[in-house]
Amino acid sequence: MSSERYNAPEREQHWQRIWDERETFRTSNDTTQPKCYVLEMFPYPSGRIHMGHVRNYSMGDVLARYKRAKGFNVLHPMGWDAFGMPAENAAMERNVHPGEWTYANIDAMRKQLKAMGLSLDWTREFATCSPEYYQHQQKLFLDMYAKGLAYRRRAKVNWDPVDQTVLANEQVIDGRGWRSGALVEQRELEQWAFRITKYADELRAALETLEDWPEKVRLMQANWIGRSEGLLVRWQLDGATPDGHDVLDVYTTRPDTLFGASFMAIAADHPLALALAESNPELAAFCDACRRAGTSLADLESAEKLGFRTEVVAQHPFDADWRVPVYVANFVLMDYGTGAIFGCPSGDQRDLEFARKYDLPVVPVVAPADADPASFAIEDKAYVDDGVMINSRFLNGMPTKDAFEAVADKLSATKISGQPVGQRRVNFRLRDWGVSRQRYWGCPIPFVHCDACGVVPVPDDQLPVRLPEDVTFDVPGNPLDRHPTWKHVPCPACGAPALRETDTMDTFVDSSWYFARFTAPEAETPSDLDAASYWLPVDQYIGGIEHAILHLLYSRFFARAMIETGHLPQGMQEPFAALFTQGMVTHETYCTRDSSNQPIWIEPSEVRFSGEGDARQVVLATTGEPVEVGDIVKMSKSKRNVVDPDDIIGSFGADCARWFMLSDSPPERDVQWTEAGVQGANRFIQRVWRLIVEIAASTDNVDLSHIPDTFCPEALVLRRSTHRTLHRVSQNIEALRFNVAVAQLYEHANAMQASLGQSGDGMMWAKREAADMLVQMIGPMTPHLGEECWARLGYHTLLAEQAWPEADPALLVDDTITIAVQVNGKRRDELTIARSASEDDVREAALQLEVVARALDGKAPRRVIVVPQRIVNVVA
RNA sequence: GCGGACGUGGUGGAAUCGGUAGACACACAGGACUUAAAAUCCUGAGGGCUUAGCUCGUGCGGGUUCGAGUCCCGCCGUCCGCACCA
Repeated sequence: MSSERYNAPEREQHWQRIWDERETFRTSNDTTQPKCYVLEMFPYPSGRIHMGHVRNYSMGDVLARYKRAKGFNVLHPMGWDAFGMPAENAAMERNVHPGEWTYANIDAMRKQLKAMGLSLDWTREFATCSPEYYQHQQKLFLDMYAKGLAYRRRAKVNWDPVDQTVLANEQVIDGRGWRSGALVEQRELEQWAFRITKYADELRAALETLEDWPEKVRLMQANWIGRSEGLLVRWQLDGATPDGHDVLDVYTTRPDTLFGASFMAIAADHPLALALAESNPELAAFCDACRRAGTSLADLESAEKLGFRTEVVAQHPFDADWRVPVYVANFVLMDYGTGAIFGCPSGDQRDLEFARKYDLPVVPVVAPADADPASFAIEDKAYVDDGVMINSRFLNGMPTKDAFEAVADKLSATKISGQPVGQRRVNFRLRDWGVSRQRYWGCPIPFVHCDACGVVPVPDDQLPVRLPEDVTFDVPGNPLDRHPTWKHVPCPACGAPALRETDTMDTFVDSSWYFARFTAPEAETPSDLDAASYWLPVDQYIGGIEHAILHLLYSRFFARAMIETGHLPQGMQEPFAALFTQGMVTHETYCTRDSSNQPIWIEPSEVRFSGEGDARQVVLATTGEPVEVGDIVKMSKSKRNVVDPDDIIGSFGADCARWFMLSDSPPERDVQWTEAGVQGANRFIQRVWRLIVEIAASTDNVDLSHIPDTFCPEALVLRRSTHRTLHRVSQNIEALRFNVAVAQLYEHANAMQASLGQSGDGMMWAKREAADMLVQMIGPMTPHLGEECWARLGYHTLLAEQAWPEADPALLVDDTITIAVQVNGKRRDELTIARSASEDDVREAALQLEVVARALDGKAPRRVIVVPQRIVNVVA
């Protein structure tokens, strides 16, 4: 074989230049062609790409290149999710402008991505922090406001008193601001919000149509939306009720358990609680305590159920003489349902704990179907499942579901002061999306506050509302708010001096519609309906599971909001037809210990390895000091177990990194980055190159367009391998099972290797065919190597522009097949027989086998099962 | 607590309309080439046994079936999501 080595880093630059010059991957909005929109989640411009990006974009690129070869007009764009806090943090720490920092990062990362050889249409690139993008987002916001989809509300927020900003829930760790470490306060502020709850039921119902989404993600979203069906029950209050509080509305999903009620409980923020607290300092103190506790997760886990018994009592809806006490309780949430519940201790674990603590009655009202109603009792575990009603007057003996209906019907017909006592109600866990952030580096919310006119939208012709350049980060708080001039503007309505809105939008807004912008990045409106109709929905979206809820739910909301505001076509339903969530890239961790046995993490590049298996030794490269090998975890700065893609691409090439990322591990699972794996990938790349060089040289005069009349058996074997591999690789790429496709390519390369020394009728032709098709098959995965091999095979065209070859169906099946022969279900031998053999032939042939005859010992088999082309089972 | 996923050699993993378990790769062992090494190529290999064969074997225990990694029931373990949602 040839000893010529393939110099990947050098050749890769060559081919990237050619693709660039010829604009190979530029996509036109030619709506006459079948389309395929392949999208990977666009990156935050942190400054460097990481292995997670390499994996994500390698997968998307295989699909994009494959679909292009299959004749689709492929849209495969890239951009930057460029607003966000890291830029402001950099500004504070290093005294650079967030924009300057962001654009420098984008330049660096674009260079890195280009070195990966991705088939991206870079002419469609944009950054969400550019006014060219965010002006359209402001227009969307205004149109959503006009439709009532964006609105202002007073809402509780996490307020960091040191940084003087609102924090997202994820940014609050153990009740403290993640950056400042200050105890976070709950504040009520006027905030902008999107009315995502308007679509709650639709967002949930449409999940069922997303057949090409992972079940897991659909389930997580369904749980997040949290639909429940129940009854709104109105209770007449008695006792010392404050003015205007003579009824209490309660939401319940278990109206069937109404006869087990032994108390009512309301949230500390419930209007009734607030009213009662005004004249009761003790209650006021209790409510304060509830408010303070609520937040941190650890607290909730251990929190004891606490209540404060008020003077108020409630009348049971079915019995005016039956009174239950009303408590203020720490476990009742104000923002779900009505902020008030009735407690049925026998049917709800929390209610039971509460009842035991305050000595309230525990009356079982539902018993398991097989239990004895007379002796059924509740000890320390509530019975929450379905069953049969007991101790429930007219409901007794009914299944719980029927009891639900009976109660709902009866209470709907009953009225208190003209209002029905019971109303069927569907409730959702989903809340509206608060989008106000007291940040500089985000999209300005295009509104003006005027003393006379109130909240006034910025007119379209005054868009974009640009971020000011001259801002300071030397003190905490919102730089927009303290900017000397920016916020002072005349009111667009009356012209009087007014103030700009200084909040900016949550950065999740930016990424909620970028997929639509890619279809017409130059459009003067947020979208171009023709382009959107043609390209959307995204045919395959690929990204991390960490976005299962927020980003993917927000995008689904935005698609609907954009349809409603006329920015997306009416018939559209969902933004992403198919979703794939890829696993993480992990690596071993290395550390030494400090004097108090705390780990000091060490980068992979700083350690040296020797030995293998149990004898494996890991030492510090500089000193030879032994190093502890820790867990295999996601690559992260904190554990320092990061391998820089640039290093790999620089020394082995992008194709090597791409091939490794696609090999071995199923794409949805985590992949462990290992030095050995990189070496293996590199070996394969060199091996393909040697194979192609050798075959190209020895089959120089073969003309593939003239099929020989005869093939020797070996040539037929090779051809079958070629076409079978082509068939399987095509299927596996379409199913995103890249690791299996890779394994099949290895197998085929082995077959080609075995054929190298062979000659015979049609052998040269078969080798040449195998070489051509191998190159075409590896093309989507290792595109530079593909081009290099394609050129070596004598072609002057670009592999990237070749049509995907078709497998010959006649070569996918063998004339003879080997099937297993079992005796009593255990494999004993195998049988090679003509594919066309009849069931009887197969049965006879099997019974002739020595092992079968021996097992039967002269007797007739009890049964013979023949599964054509698969297996024979002889039951002795 | 609720919901979900997963569990296969030394390792990553193949095989799921129930039909030859361990494809392919990594690591390993032996051989060829070489002065030598690297690289490359070839060969071998789930465990056990009395080794032309037999037997056990896909987390554990049952079941359905001619036949179970695959389906059903009950456990164990690992991971993920939600977290007082009435």
